Amino acid sequence: MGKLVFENVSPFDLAQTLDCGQSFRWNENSDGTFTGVVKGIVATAKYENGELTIESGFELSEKMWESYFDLGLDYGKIRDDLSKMHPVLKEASEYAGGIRILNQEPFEALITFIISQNNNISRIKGIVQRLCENFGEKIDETHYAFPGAERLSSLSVDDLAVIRAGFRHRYIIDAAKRVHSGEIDLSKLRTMDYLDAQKELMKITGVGVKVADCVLLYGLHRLESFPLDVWMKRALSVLFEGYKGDEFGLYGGIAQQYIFHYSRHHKELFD
DNA sequence: ACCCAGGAAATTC
DNA sequence: GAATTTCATGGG
Repeated sequence: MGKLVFENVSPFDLAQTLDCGQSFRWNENSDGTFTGVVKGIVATAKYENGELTIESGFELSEKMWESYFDLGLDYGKIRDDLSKMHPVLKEASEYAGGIRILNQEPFEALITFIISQNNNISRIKGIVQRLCENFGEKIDETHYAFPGAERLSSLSVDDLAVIRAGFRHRYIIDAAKRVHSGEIDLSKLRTMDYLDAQKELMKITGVGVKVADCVLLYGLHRLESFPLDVWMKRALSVLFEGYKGDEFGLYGGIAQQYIFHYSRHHKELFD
């Protein structure tokens, strides 16, 4: 029913963007397209010859999808600027330069990055899928919406056993309760002073600096955020000796994602 | 069988 | 206060 075509989208790479560990809700089809669920809508994304096409059985909001894929930002310019900062960042920018920072829903980013802690990406995807299948609204035969804070806040630790996320169950419930009660207003984090926003998120049990940074980057589009996970710490110590991660400026989050993707695909650098 | 994962809380020193 | 241990689960 709905179809959107965005022309002259460049630089851009679907696989890099949707399979780089920022979202866990997209799956690649055999023809290279990706199908995922965003805001309760199932959609398939295709990219060829600079054209990004989104198709769905639902009506599609152009504004929403343009924002979701961050099409309004000049990534070519940002990539050039970042490339001047460090030779390895230049190399990573060229290798992973098709990545865009998605505009995901804040609550979804919060819950999925709580799940991500001390976990690996393929298992995170499985847990997130079980979370949606068990507690999200059914959209079609195989797809479910991401459950909202109200639904998750009503669950017990035992209810969540089916998703097999272990010790993170109580963290998920704590986060949902604080958001649902209004104690934490995620929308305010978009404009709040960065460290205050980080501190606000860290009121949640199970949210430390790294998860807070991911929520701010992927859920609230705070592009200055520079999440430091085990991969990034390793990358900084081996490839960026002396760097702490706070020297990449307003678009540090994009630099971080280039380095993360580059490092995960060059494991031999860290033997 | 073993090691580790897009960490953070709990405990111990 | 800083360093270490524990937490639940399963992918590779």
